[in-house]
Amino acid sequence: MGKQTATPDRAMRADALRNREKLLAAATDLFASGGTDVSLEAVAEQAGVGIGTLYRHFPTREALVEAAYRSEVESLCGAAADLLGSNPPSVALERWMSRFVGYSAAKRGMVDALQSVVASNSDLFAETRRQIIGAIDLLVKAGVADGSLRPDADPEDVLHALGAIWLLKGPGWEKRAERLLSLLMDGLRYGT
Amino acid sequence: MGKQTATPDRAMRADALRNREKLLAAATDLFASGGTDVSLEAVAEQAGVGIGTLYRHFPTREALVEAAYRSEVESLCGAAADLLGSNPPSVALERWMSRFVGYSAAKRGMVDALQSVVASNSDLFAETRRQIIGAIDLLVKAGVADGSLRPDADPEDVLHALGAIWLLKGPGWEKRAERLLSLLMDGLRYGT
DNA sequence: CTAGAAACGGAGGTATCCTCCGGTTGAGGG
DNA sequence: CCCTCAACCGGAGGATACCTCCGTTTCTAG
Repeated sequence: MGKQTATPDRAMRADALRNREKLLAAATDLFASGGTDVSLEAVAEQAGVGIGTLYRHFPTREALVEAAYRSEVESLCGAAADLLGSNPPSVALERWMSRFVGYSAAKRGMVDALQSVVASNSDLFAETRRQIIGAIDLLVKAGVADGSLRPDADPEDVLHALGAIWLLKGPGWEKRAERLLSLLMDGLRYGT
Repeated sequence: MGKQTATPDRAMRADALRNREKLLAAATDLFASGGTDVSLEAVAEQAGVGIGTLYRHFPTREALVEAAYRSEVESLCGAAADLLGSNPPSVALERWMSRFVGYSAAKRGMVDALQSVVASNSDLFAETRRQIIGAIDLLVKAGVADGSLRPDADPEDVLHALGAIWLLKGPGWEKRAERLLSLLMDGLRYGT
């Protein structure tokens, strides 16, 4: 695991890294819209690399799905700090949650892909969950510190609620998700 | 739905029915050992029919999986009456449960196959569940009538317990399942 | 027994998978 | 700046699976 994310022996060659990024971007893009049953050839093409390159970086379809998922989670969690840098904490939290919901809702195609991956790699779930909890914690703590959020706000609860909102389907889910999010924010704010 | 199980307009031709059975048998067999990712060509071959025949009977892979599942459930539920015919009720129930667990455990490969089917056809779940509850009810009622089972034994509870036992995995699950089953039976017998 | 409707079988066009290896490119040393 | 070679790239191609289509065979009603 973490075969080419950390320094294995020497650093990766620059072009290899570039291609890896391109592949990841193409994969998240295609998985998002077309579900998991996209041909790997299509991914390679959209990335602008040969199919051989794809297979070198990600020997199996599973490896690609997992890596794409990881990179999504990472970027989402990274956004928490950014948002905190340019917004008051409670606004940052609200925006982040909205992003969380919209983001993964748009990419619902990945959900079924993930089920099979998670089944064969249970670390993945725990690990990424921890990352997300970390991001929420960062936001919540900042809000509590500046007094805009109630002091007993719990990151686990927030994630739980987000998970529920994220499961929304059917027509008009976007409006409903928005309403539920603002409801959740109201609940989190200081002084009910 | 139920396209060729009930009389559509006229009865099915004899050879068509035979081939249907052969395909179903081959499918349950292969799905059981190899999971859902078996080539449909292999199913047709094991059934001793051409690939065209398979596709005529089951236009999609899903249709085949669903039909195979239905036929399994049916045979399992049919066994309840048979067992009752040749055993005292409480023994019949015990044997039936043991069959339920062993049976579907051997065919765990079908579980993942079913997940996708159930997702797109939620009737299937409710329907087969009703069938199974019916079979359990038959056995339990007989046991209550002859006094070997406690009068408040509830089919839903029994299914629930079976479900839990059925989830067992890992080494030695067979022994454990056996112990749990006899534990369950003790609980169901009259006069704790 | 016969006619025609129903079912059969499998060849074959298409899509995807994945490997393999000749060619290309980046990075450190001269 | 150039050279060298190890690392990396690309895509042709063999293998497998999907699914359709239609000539042939088999059933069954009359």
